[in-house]
Amino acid sequence: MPTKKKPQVTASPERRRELLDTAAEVFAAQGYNATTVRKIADAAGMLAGSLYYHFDSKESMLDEILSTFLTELWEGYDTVLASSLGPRETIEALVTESFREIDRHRAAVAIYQKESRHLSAQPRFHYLADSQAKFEKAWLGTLERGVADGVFRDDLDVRLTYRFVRDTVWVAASWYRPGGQHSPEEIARQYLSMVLDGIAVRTA
Amino acid sequence: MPTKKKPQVTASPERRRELLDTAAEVFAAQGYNATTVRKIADAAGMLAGSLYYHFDSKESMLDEILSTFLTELWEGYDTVLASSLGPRETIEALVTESFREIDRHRAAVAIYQKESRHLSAQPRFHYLADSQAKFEKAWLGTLERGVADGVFRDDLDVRLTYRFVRDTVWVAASWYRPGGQHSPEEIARQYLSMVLDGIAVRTA
DNA sequence: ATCCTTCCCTAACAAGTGTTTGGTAGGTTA
DNA sequence: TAACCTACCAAACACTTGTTAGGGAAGGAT
Repeated sequence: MPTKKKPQVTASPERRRELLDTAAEVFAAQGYNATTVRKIADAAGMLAGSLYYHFDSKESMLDEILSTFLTELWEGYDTVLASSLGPRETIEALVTESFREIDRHRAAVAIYQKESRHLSAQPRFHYLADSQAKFEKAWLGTLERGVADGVFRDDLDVRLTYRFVRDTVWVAASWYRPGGQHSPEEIARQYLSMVLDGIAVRTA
Repeated sequence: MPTKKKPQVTASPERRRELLDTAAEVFAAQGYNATTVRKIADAAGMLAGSLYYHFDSKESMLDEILSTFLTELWEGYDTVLASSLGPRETIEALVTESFREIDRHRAAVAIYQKESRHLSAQPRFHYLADSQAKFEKAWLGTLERGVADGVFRDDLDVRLTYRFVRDTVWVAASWYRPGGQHSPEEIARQYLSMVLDGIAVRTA
């Protein structure tokens, strides 16, 4: 039974994590293609070739960064979706969970946002497309349920609403910096308030 | 008086436009760094070296794509801002104008979204940072005016609201396809309805 | 003292990169 | 016909890219 591709002989998982974290930072800041393995090695304080003791390719670093992020994301999402909440409460929980994930995986989210589209065409990264489909099913389904229940407006294109909610949440990763003046929960609260009730003053 | 850098001897502006349009499509689809000049030449039906008859570098193609887009964008924005509308009407006009620009410059907007952040550090693309500052001033100022006038809610972080409105509009470029079922004006109308009034049903 | 494991370095590789140079087919002008 | 201009091709250039092979230093285990 041959081991897949080119596995590392021995390498500590802690060091891997460290290197993946710095790699993710560089990827997020410069873009994946614009990032050379020498830049990553620089940021990690070593030489380019040394990275290949821990990983067998630049692409597999990206792969591991994205897949571990998505795994953790879906852990949180599935918990929410299994709680059988009402439509509005589900949306609230999903948004809050999303901002927590942005807080924890800021770099990975930024990479995902920039590169996801053209990566998902590649067979190796097909799980990105799978995830997106599952994502759409969860959010769109909740919105439709909400319209049917009369808690969400029925005069809007649901698909447009879906993209609206989805994008408003995830683009926050492009400017969010952990340790800022707003906690993830506070940002989620304000975002939800805007998305649900709008920014205009109600004239009743 | 020496001409700057390496100007083309002679080249028709129409052909330049054509080539820039195809280059913008490839940049938008694959990302700037992942796009080789050979791919652009392929899409244009010629060889890589031939591009250098029209342009003096790959970077100057990107430059011309982004700067012409921003020029046209600010033409529209400045017209709106000079009309001395009320805060709410200004936001509505800006959003509508934005979707029209996305309709016209879909590829350029997509490129701008992906690459703007790390490009603006480069001196050549410093006008991107200038534009962003001007952008923020216009939108944030309008929002603050609206809060002062009592047409926008005062219980929200204005800067957060700004990012919210800005992002919801421009990320649309990532999925928008001209000739779809919704016109730019229709999309603007629904987006404004969501941003201003929220997606929840009002329980009076 | 010897061996082994972990982790990194040195030095090079082949492929791909943006770019340049010189040439040339076809149309326009003199 | 001759000169010229436009728009491209053919072929190479110097450099950067991801990746590999072999070696070696430090430290723990035997």
